Amino acid sequence: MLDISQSTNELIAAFERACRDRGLRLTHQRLEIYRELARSTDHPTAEALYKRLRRTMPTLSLDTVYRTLSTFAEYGLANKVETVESQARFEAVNNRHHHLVCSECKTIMDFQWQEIDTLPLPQEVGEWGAIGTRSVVIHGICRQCRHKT
Amino acid sequence: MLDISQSTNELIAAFERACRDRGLRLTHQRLEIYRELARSTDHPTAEALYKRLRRTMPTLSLDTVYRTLSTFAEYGLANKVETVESQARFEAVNNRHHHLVCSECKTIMDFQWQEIDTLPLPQEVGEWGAIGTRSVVIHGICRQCRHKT
DNA sequence: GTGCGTGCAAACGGTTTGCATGCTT
DNA sequence: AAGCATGCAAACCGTTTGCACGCAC
Repeated sequence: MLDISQSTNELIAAFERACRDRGLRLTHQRLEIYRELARSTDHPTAEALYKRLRRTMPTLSLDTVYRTLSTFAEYGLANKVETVESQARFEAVNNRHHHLVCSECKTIMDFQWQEIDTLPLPQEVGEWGAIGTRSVVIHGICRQCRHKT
Repeated sequence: MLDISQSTNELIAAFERACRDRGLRLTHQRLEIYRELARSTDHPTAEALYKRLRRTMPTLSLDTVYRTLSTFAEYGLANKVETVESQARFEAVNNRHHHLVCSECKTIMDFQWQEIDTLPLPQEVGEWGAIGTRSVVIHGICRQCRHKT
């Protein structure tokens, strides 16, 4: 897994390495899409990324963004976020974290919660199969939405 | 919230009450869709429910299933489950529970985990806004998929 | 009888795909 | 030079919507 909790330069260097390791060609589009995704903290949709990038890359096409994001997801460079909305949201693969979702504005915020990993799981879970990662999603109403009446 | 951890009869009675309370008409389609959803433990898609119900209700239409499920979701009689897949999945509103997702076969299983609600949240979460429910999703590989090589 | 809910068919919108061209390797 | 990645446009597919009829109230 790619650790991007670092400066942007290191981050991009790590991305370039990751591409080479996986035999992925390092194109301008991939680099810029990754850079934009890693810079974003709002778990953008493909379309949101497209709009942001279009300003500096006028020839970029939306389907390249889609194709690139699914390539990233396939190679573990980004994640598709589980959502109830119709548009898929993405995040650069980051340190392990959980999500706070505002029921009003649908914003998704990250947070850390190490304790969750040490809390013993119910027995039935162990019986179900091989356990991978635990992800917590907390639904609530964010400060901004609460105060805006 | 509707508690359906009971016999089917009580469950249906509770559903009928819930419809009346909300001013929703109690149609044959709604009743059968609810019955099938409550009987299903696999978090079916609208299409899956449609196929199952079509056997006994040949005139049922897929868009009625969609419309009914979103009515249920709107009135708190069912939930749309957060997923990374393209088709939406649903569950009858049940006691609070969490999800085990198999990365291979995409099956979703429910499990209980009361302890999670008493585990103190990180401070930053409290600062974010008003907290609602905590939902855990554990990704892993279920027994069947592990043994099938 | 009133008007909400259903069935049908057509529209919609996000995402994917086929194909010719371009750019990384 | 070889072939993967991109851009364009068209197809795809899950879901939604407009309309007329039917059924719960």
